[in-house]
Amino acid sequence: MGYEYRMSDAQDALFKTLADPTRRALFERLCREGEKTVGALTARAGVSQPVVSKHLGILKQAGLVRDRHEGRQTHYSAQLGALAPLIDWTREMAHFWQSRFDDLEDLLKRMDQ
Amino acid sequence: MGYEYRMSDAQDALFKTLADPTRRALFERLCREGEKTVGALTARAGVSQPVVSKHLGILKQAGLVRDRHEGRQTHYSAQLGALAPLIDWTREMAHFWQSRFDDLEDLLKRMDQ
DNA sequence: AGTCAGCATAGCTCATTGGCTATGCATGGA
DNA sequence: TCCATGCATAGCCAATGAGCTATGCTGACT
Repeated sequence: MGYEYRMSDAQDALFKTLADPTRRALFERLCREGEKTVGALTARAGVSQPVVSKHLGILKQAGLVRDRHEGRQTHYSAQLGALAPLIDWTREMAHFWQSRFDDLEDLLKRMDQ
Repeated sequence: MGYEYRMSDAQDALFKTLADPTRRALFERLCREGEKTVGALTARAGVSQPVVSKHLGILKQAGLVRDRHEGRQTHYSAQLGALAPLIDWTREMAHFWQSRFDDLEDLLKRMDQ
């Protein structure tokens, strides 16, 4: 066993990963402009190359990007599917909220009779 | 001027606020179970009352909750609408991704002729 | 008036983390 | 073979932040 995979862990990793502005900017660029090398990303990131590499590593670990090696450069691209847990979470919150609202409506309706 | 309101600031605040598990748990409880007092929230939060108050303050500042004073207790409730910027952001990322995909399809289609 | 209860604030500590420079490692070209 | 280039890793530092205890403040009850 050892492993027990909880859904909230995925959400936690996503929120934590996207909480940093530099990291979110990198991910946004990859979403907007498609695949890019580390050098190209560094050029307009406003931080040093090692920092960019580090952030890309964290994004990769969260499943938000994937890398492809070609000679001595590494190409990164966004993995949009990784956002699913985040979308699910918001949907879930909205659902709970709506449910309570419906319950209240039900109650009021029954009280009305 | 001093003030210039950027959209990304709202996203930043949301991501940062929801990145903390304790805070997210508090918000989730308010979504699931509706309005609760600080005492009720503290009872099952696993952290001390001052910590809960602090987190609620941060959630409030991000617009995710609102408070209502009644006697000597404070009732907090979730403000689901505050999640809008987060939903918009994910939609935007998905859109960019899809656009590039469409462009590629267009290109292939034109090459095919 | 005095006391307790509920919540907020203050002040502290420790762990985390985002940034840097320096360096390592592999690839491509002369 | 030797050097340059592209990226990753290591090690450090300063800032941030989440937790705690102690205390302050206000409302309720006797």
